[in-house]
Amino acid sequence: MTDRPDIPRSRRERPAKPALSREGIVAAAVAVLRAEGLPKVTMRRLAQELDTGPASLYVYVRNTAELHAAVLDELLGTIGPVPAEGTWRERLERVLTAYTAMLFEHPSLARSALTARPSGPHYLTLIETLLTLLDEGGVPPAQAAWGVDMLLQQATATAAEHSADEATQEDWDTLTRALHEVSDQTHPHLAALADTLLSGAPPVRQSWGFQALITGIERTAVPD
Amino acid sequence: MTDRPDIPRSRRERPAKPALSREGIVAAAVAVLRAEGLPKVTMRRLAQELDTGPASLYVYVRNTAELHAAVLDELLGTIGPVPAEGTWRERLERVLTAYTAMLFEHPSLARSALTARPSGPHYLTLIETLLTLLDEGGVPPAQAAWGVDMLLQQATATAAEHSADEATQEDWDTLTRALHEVSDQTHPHLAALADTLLSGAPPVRQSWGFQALITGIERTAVPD
DNA sequence: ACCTGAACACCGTTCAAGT
DNA sequence: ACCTGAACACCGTTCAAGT
Repeated sequence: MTDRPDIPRSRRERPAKPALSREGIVAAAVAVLRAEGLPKVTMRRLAQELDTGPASLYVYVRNTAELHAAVLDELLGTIGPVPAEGTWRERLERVLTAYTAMLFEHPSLARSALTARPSGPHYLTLIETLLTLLDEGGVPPAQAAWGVDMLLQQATATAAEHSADEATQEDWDTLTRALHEVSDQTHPHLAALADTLLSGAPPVRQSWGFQALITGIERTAVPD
Repeated sequence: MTDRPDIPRSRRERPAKPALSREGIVAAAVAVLRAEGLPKVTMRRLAQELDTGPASLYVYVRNTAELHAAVLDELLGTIGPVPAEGTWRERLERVLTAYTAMLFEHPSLARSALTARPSGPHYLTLIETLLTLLDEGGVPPAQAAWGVDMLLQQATATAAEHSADEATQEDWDTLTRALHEVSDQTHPHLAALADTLLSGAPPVRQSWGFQALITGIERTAVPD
């Protein structure tokens, strides 16, 4: 058992600590996200993972929000292209559904995407795809541009809401109860529509929402 | 200077500590929100404000998210009725704009509203108002019910996004730069529409968004 | 039942000091 | 320039013990 005095012991014990880099940090963040969810993707936790102190990460990442945005862009890259069959409307809905499905798996990421808009390469490509499809459908460019924003916002907000944690379930129960207890004297429409307000499986409502939005975007001119 | 031994000194030093109650906690939370914003509305801070320990609050409030939802419902009560003039569309937009304006003053509240749906009395009344206006416009009830959800979601998401803190501004700058650097070879639509994507003052875009959404809701039938 | 002190198990971010 | 230890200033929530 020979010691090699030219390399300190600590350097040989583990697979060699890789140099820090933005990519490395984001990759570690994605790994932690996949394994334990976004709430665990913290500066401190990542520092631990990368065998350093939290302060070191601030050389590469401005803050936690920016880190989360980078993680989202990374995941956006996993969506992949959707089949080219069908009408532009069908393909548009398919892209949006793929986007939403990805966010449904990481609702907390959807939550953070609403605040810290991503601006990475995969996000830009997604926008390009949506613009292309709207153009194919003959939607005037200005309407398409503003519309893309709404479509992504709706998809993101829906995913953020449907985070299926316990707390959210309780919220929903509370709302259900409140809706059914409402007086038809003071809230006639609410009383009449209580069940409809809560009806529809998420995919069905989501699909209806996309169709309604697309129709509205198609038919509403942008002011000069 | 006579001591009154039947009342402990500590009880006389301050205006008399009021008994804890859900209403008292929510009222204190609203006060802190108004003075310092939602991030300061924490269990610990409220406990301090109410001269007790954080653990005591858990008798009346399930957790921080529920507290924030209660605060939102309270603020919803301050919106007040909107003038009855104009078409149903105009009045609908006015209600939604009032809702959004309130949330714009408390963007962090909008953020939390996307996750923890409120179910308080003021929220129910807001839904009733929206349903009434859609009914007046002849929108079929089922479409109105699902549509209300989308309208509120859009309003809330927009407010959440436009939180004007520093970080958000930086995000926006980053996105602007990214959009203008994009290659028109790989992203032709994006390159052509970069300016349009970013154009429009928030109130103008918001208004366009509501109109597009209302039109879509009007014209899209709910599946059986 | 209601209330509490204390503890557990964490956070983000900054800064002075080192290499 | 890059990296770091240590510190600052906080969090939410639970639990055993008290009234």
